[in-house]
Amino acid sequence: MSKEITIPKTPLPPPNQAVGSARMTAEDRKLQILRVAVSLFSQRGFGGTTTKEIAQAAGVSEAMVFRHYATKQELYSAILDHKACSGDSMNPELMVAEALKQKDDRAVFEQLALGALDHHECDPEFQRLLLHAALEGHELAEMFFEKFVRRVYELLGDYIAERQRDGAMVQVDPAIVVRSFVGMIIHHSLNNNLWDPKRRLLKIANKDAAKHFTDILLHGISLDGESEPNQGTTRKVSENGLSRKS
Amino acid sequence: MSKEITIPKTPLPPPNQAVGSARMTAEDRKLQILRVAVSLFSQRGFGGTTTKEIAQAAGVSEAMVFRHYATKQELYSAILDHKACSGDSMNPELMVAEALKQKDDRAVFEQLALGALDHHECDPEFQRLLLHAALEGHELAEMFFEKFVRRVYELLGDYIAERQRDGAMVQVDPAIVVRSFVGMIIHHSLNNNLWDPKRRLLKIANKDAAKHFTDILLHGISLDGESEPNQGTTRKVSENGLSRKS
DNA sequence: CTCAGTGGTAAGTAAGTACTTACTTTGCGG
DNA sequence: CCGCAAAGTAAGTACTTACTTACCACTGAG
Repeated sequence: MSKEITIPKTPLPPPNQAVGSARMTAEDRKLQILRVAVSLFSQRGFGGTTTKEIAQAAGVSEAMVFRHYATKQELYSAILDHKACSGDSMNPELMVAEALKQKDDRAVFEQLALGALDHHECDPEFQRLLLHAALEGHELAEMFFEKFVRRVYELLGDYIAERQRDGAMVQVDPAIVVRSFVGMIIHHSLNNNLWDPKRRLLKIANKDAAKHFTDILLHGISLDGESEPNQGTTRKVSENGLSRKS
Repeated sequence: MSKEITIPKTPLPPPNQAVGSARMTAEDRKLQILRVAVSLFSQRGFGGTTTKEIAQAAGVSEAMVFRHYATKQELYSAILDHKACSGDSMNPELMVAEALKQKDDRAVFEQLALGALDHHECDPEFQRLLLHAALEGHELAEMFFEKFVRRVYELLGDYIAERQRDGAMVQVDPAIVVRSFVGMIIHHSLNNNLWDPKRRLLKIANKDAAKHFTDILLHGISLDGESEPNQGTTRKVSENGLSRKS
C-alpha cells in the first residue's frame, strides 16, 4: 500500500559544536544539553529521540548527558518543567488586566489572542512538546492543563458572564464562547506550526489574525439584518438556548 | 525537579485473544493485527509501540505480524491508508451538497460541524493517529492535509466568497473565516479526545456544540446594536479590513 | 610543581529492538 | 486416511538503546 516509506529522521542539524565543544562549566553544559534536547524532543518526541542523538547534537559524549541528567525521563521532565514554569507569558491575567477592568471587550479578546499567537510563533517548540506530552500521557501535560488552560477558561468565562449580566452579550454558556475563541487561536497556531508551516492555506500577520478572530467572535459574519428570513432555518437563535435582544 | 516519573506504559489491554487465538484465515488475522495496531499506535505513537506488543495484543507470535506486514513501517502506512481512505465520511462535499445549493448558511456550517464532531467522537483514535503522524513528519499526514483539509478550505472558502458577492456576508478573507470555524470544531474535538476527556471544562452534546459554533460564527456574541459606542475601540470594524453594511 | 577537583571520554553491558529462520500444527480436498 | 498448503511458533540474529565504569586532561590554589 502506498509507496515505500522511511521515516524522515530529519538529517540531524549538524553537530552543534559551533564553539560549544570548548570546555564549559557544568551549569552551562547542563543548559546546553537541555536546549538541544528541547529541539530534538519537540521534533521527534520522547520515544523517537535517542540519548546518543542528544549527545551528538550537543557535541559531547553520551556519558555527559547522564552526568547531568540521571535518566532520559529526568531530562524530559526537566524540559517540560523548564518550558512550563519559566513563566514568560504564562500568566493570562497580566496580559489583559487593564482591558478587563475597562470592560473593553475588543481589547480583552484581541490582546489575549495576540499574546497567544505571538508566543506560539516565537516558540513553536513549545506547542509540539506539549502535544507530544499530551499524546504520550505525560503528567506534565495534565499540569499545563490545570495550571494554564483551566485558568484561561475561568478568567474569560467569568468576564463573559459579567458582560452577559451587563446585557452586552448574548446568553450562551460562557464556556462554549471560550472554547470557540480559544479554538480559533490554538488551531491557527497549530496550522502555522504543524500542518501548514508554509502558510499555503492562509498567510496572515498575528495582529491581523487576532483582529479578525475577535471581529468574528464579537460580531459574526452575517450581514442580514435582524430580519430578512433567508431560509426559515436561519435565525431561530432562541431555540438553541441563545437569546438576543431585538 | 518534580517527582520521579515513569512513563505510564498503560497496562496493555489484556491479550486480545477473546476467541481470537483460534486459528483464523490469513485475511482475518491481517485485519485483526491491523486493528490492534491502530489502537496501540494511537495510544503510544509509532516509536513508542513495539512489534512485540502488537503481536501480544493480537494473541499471536511476532513472526505473524511480519508475515502479514513486511516491516513495521508498512503496518503503520497500512493503518493510515486504511483510516484515511476507507472513506466513510471523508468527503465533505457530500455532507452539505444540499445546503450549499440552497445557500442555507446555517445548514452548511452546522451540518459540517456536526459531521466532523460525530466522526471524531466515534473514532477518537483517528485524531490521535493523525497527530502522531503529523508530529513525526510522516508523509501520510501531508496526504491527509492535501486530500482533505485543503478541500474543506476550498469548498467552504468558495461558498463564503459567493455569499459575500450575494451581499450576505461581511468582506473578510474567506480563508480566515474557514480557519476560525474549523478551529472551533477541531479544537473542541481535540479537547474531548485529548486534553479533557472527562469534560471538566465543557460538557455538551455534539448537536448543541455544532449549533452554538454556527451561531457564533454567523452572528457573534455582542448585543450592542450597530450603534452604542461602548468603548470607542469597539466597532471600528472597517479599519480591520472588514466592511459591514450597518 | 603538585595534586585535587572538575569537565570530559572510550569502551563497555544488559536489555531491548525489528526482523528471520527453521520448524510444527491444523484443517481440508481428494 | 493421506498429503500438503496455509496458519502458526520458538528461538534465534544483528543491531540499537539507555545507562555504567574506569579512566584521562586541563586548570588553578597552595
